[in-house]
Amino acid sequence: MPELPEVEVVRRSLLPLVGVRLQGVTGFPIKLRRPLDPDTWRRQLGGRILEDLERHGKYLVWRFGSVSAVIHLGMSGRLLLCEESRSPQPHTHLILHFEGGRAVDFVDPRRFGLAEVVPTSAVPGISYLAGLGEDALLGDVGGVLARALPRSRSTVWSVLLDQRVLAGVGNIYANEALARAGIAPVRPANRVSAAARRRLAAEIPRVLAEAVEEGGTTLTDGGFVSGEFRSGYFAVRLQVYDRAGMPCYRCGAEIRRLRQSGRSVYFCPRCQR
DNA sequence: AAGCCAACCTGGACGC
DNA sequence: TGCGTCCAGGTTGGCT
Repeated sequence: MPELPEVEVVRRSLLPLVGVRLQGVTGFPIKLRRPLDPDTWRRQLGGRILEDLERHGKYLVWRFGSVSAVIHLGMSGRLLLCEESRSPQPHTHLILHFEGGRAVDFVDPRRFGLAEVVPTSAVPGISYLAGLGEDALLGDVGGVLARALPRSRSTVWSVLLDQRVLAGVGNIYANEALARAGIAPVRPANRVSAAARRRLAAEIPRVLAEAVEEGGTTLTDGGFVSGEFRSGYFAVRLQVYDRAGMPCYRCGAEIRRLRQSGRSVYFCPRCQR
């Protein structure tokens, strides 16, 4: 569910907690991408002040002095800023109790998410963070693509989804950036022209920034909400994603969907080459 | 060794 | 109403 814009929207909605003391942590041990142990969270983080909340690609890093927490939302994760008086929704695995009567509920029905505590000094070395490529919103996307595309024999779509190349792009925004750049998702990466590559490099941060402005993408299933429970409004701006069979806004041709390594890719067969 | 693909989960939408 | 099937915003590990 959450790609870079959604994670950034969540991060911004939680920023009011920076400078606030974490009083305690509750939850039940459960297996996510890795085992989650709320007791460790309470022991390591209880009583500490949240000093910073950073985003690395789709990961959120919460810095509490010498100890940090890393959270990834997977497909269905939510971080909800709540009053202590609420009743937690189903699949709430972890609750961070902050001073002032506010809490953050980590909810993740599908349990593809990640939530773990690590020494702050170890954060740069964590394999899944160290392996991330440049940030797709803030990094040198042009330089990254100039290096990565010519030497990859897989599709340009699959290169965009590779977090080791560019951190933060997921399926929705990969499809959308390719649509805006007029590039067919299944085109071999090493056969994308320099001109097309430059268009793509420009469209990636552009589409991500627009999505952040709109509060992220909430599909019709209502999956994504910010920390303040707000839906995002970028879905109405999607040109191809989830629009199979509908007309291309630019040329009227039918948007097509095909399966690529188990996932759906959407494109306009006329506008995208 | 890059690049596929199944597996990890639950829930919602759909068809019969 | 219910049951089966397919689908989903991500990542990993095991294979070729």
